[in-house]
Amino acid sequence: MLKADTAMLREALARQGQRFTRQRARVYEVLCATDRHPTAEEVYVKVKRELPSVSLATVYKSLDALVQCGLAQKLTYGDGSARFDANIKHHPHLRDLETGQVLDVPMELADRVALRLPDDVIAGIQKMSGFEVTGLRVELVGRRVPAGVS
Amino acid sequence: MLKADTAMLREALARQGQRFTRQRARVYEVLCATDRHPTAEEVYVKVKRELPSVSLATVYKSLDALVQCGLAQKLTYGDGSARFDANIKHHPHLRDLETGQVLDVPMELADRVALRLPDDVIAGIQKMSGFEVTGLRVELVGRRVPAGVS
DNA sequence: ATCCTTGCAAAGCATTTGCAGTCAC
DNA sequence: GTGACTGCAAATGCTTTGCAAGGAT
Repeated sequence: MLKADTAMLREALARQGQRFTRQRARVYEVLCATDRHPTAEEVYVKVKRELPSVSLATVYKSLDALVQCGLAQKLTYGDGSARFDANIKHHPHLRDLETGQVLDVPMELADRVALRLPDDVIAGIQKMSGFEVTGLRVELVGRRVPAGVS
Repeated sequence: MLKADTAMLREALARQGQRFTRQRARVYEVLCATDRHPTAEEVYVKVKRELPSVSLATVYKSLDALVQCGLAQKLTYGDGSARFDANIKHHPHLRDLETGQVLDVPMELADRVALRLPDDVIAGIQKMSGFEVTGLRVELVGRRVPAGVS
């Protein structure tokens, strides 16, 4: 649900020695226009509406370029396909175990799903296991109940 | 690092109408004997030492049976392979983005990596998005730094 | 003009499936 | 004896790759 900023995309690509193309612009627009965290296939279907000759491989490559530029994140799960999110700020996700769909915790509640991770714990982890923490992932798993059903 | 309880395995399988076999027993032993969260392939290699005729497909099926019995959990990631863990209690993981390896947050610190998830937030999520939360996943991602290197 | 990107088809890889023979109960 | 399990090979599904033609700078 973000606004796709074309100029920003162009700059971000240039910064990595990559080129601005029709295909990448459309992929980025599609990704910004939804909060459904689509799969590559789902992005492909939408991009194809405006760019009928696009190939799935190009969509994969474009999504990869966006991730490299820091304009998208890839959410990987083993079951089924990876999902992509133009919201690069860390936020908690809800994952439906039955359909594989991923959605966001409603904005109003997202702040209240917080991971307590004191600095000294990060330091302790690094000291004890040599592991440098650079990011985190918080996910609530369950199932989506059809509206109106308990 | 748990003790593989054969009798428990036998009962857990029976409860689901499944049978106790040499292969399943070995798979369970291998899984209990490590805290490295091995992939199916890694389990296969170890089981094959004692049961040379075992097939990879059988290891997959056995791991699946363990998960169904509630004696193991499957940790899925999109990059590379799924990993399996005989520790079914929820606990935070460390994931190395470079090698894909998964390890546990050291026991002494695990309690201090806690997700704040009040009941009313769970209720709010269910009300607002129809999503019933049944589990959660907390993961610290980063990289493992070779010992002695900052 | 350079060299990055596209679109196609083929390859790759983890995982699953179909099936005949075997084994647990 | 019955029905579940094994091991093999083939199939599946997502993703990546090689490459010639096309496009961005």
